[in-house]
Amino acid sequence: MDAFFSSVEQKRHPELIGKPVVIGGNGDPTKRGVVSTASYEARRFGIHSAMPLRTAYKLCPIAIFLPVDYEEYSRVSRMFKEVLKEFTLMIEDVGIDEAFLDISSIDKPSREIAREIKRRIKEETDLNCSIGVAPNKLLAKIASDLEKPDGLTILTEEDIEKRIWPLPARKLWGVGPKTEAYLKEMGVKTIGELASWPQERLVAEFGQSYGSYLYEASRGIDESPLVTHWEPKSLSRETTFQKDINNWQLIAKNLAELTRDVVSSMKEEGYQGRTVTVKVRFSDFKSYTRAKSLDKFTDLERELRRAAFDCLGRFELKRKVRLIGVRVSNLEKVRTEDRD
DNA sequence: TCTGGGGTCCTATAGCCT
DNA sequence: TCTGAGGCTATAGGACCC
Repeated sequence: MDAFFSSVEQKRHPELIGKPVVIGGNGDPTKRGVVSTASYEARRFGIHSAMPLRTAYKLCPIAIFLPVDYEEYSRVSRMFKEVLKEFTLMIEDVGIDEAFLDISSIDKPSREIAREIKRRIKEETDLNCSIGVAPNKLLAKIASDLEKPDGLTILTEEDIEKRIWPLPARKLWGVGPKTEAYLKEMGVKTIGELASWPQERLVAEFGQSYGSYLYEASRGIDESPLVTHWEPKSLSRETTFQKDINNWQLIAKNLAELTRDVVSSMKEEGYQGRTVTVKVRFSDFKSYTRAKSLDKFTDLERELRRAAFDCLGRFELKRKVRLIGVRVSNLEKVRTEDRD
C-alpha cells in the first residue's frame, strides 16, 4: 500500500489531501518519536520513515503531525487483505501494508491479475497500492518498489541485468545501513557490482549464511517459499521515556506495567512462555539485555514479573535510562482444553 | 542533538554432557 | 585422570524488516 498510514488519514480527513502529513509517535513533533509514514507531499521536504519527529518538524514545520492509530490501520489492512483472498489463498502477510501472493495457479496474464487487484483494492478501500510481479519474492518486492506510487511492474529473469543490476545494493532485502556501508568500503555500490564477486569471497567477508544469500540475491535467485501460516516466537513491550530517568521506582513500575501488557497479549493469543528478557537502553543509546529461563511454561503474571525483576536486578542502574522493555520467548501454544 | 515499537534471524560464547 | 571433539542449550548482542 502506498504511504499507507498517511493515505488512511487523508482518506478519513479529506482536508489533508495534498498536504504534507507525517504519522508518528503520539503526534507531537516536539516529543520523542520517529516518523512511521510521511505522505508524498511531506517526502518532498526530505521527511522519511524512521526519521526523528523533531527532525521532521525542522524540515517542515507546517506539516500536519498525527499519532499512529493502529486500530484504524489494522481495520483497513483487513479490508485490503480480504480483497487479496478473492484472488488466491496462497498469501504471505508482510506486516500491516504488504503481502506476497502466489499467482502461479491463476490462468490469466500477470498484468491482468495485477490490474484487477489494484482495481478491487481501490474499490474497497479507496487507496492506491503498488504491485510487482516476478518469478520470486525477492524480485517481486524490488519490482513493487520501482514505480511507486500506484505502480505496476513486471520483471522476468531477462530484466535482471538491465533493471536490477544498476540499483543500489541497499535495495536488496536484507541489506541495511551497516551492510551498505561495508559494501561501499569494498567498492560495491550496485547490485550488479555485488554480482561480480565470487561466492567464496562474499562468504569470507560475510559468513556462510549471509555471504551465500548475497551471492544469490544479487543474481535474482530466491527459492524461499511463501509462508502462509506462522506462529509468534516472542511477545514484547517496550517504552522510551520522554526524558531519561534514574529513578529506580519509576523504572520498576514501568517494567511491571509492560509485563502486565505482555501477559495480557499472551493470554489473548493463547501462549505460555518460558524465557523472560529485559532490555535497558541507557542515555548513550546503548542497549543491553538480561534473560532468565524458567523451569516450566507459564502465563502467570506473578511468575513472569518475578523473572523480569530478577533480570532488572542484574543491571547496574547508575546511568540514566532511556528505554525499558520486556520480552517473553520460548513460546508454546496453550492446549485449548486448558484455557480458562 | 537526534535516534519508536513490534518482531525475526544469525552469530559468538560458555557450560554441560557424552 | 586427562584431553579433546561434537552436540545441545542458554545467553547476549546485533542487523534487519515493516
